[in-house]
Amino acid sequence: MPELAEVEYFRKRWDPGLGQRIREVLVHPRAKVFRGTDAEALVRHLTGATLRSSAAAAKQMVFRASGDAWLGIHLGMTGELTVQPAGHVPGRHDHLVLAQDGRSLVFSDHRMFGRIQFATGREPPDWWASLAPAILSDAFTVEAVAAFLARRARTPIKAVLLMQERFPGIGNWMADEILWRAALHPRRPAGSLTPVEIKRLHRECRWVCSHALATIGQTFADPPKSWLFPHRWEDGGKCPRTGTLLVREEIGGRTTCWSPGRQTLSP
DNA sequence: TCCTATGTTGTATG
DNA sequence: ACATACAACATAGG
Repeated sequence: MPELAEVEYFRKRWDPGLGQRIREVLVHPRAKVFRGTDAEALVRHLTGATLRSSAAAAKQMVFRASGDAWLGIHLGMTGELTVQPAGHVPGRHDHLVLAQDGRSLVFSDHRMFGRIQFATGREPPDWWASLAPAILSDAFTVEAVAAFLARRARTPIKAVLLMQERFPGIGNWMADEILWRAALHPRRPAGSLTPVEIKRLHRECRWVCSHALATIGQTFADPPKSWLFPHRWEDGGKCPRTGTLLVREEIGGRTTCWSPGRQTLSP
């Protein structure tokens, strides 16, 4: 499920646990979501610690706890965070449970493309510190986008939008939404976009991020019917702007939806 | 049975 | 070294 806005929504779900002590930590230490992470150290440091704060950037979340602990969570394709009643018994897909007095904070992920990271220290760990500048930050400039597209000149623009090192937090549906709004065919080689088109792309990146955060990021509510979003998966779905039948094809290994009435291969 | 899935990463090739 | 394409990861649900 999770792209920028969904990640922000899931982050907030654990808010009831902030400022509260972690009494017990339950893990499936052999689960793939712990790949590259010392699950034992995580349990040792977080048991008895107080959960202090949380933040989300791109598709990454960080939860900070007393003892300079940094708990990182990436939801992958199917990860989610929930709050369960105290004493929750972990199910097969509940790979991390932070048991507190009044509740259990649960991370579950059946497909296990997600990831749990852990570090201690004053300085933020690399997986948090080295994320690309947010699309809604000042560092996300038209010039930076143009330079990036120039280097990926032969790659379809759809695939380029999924590259986290320049478009942090963008995933499959957001990329399609952005291209639809910018009226750009997803198969256009990144290097073929005109300066005007790059400007449009840049603007729609920001627009989709901010509006997705305002809707999905707050309440998980579906965006309105005026977006591509609610139509993209339905068979016989129609473009909300042109009324033409939407098309779905695989581009860059991902199913891509666009409106042929609006998005054409020539500039 | 077969297909798809809102993600990343390792590997092969140019 | 860099850009590009694609299989692999693991599981559920239609």
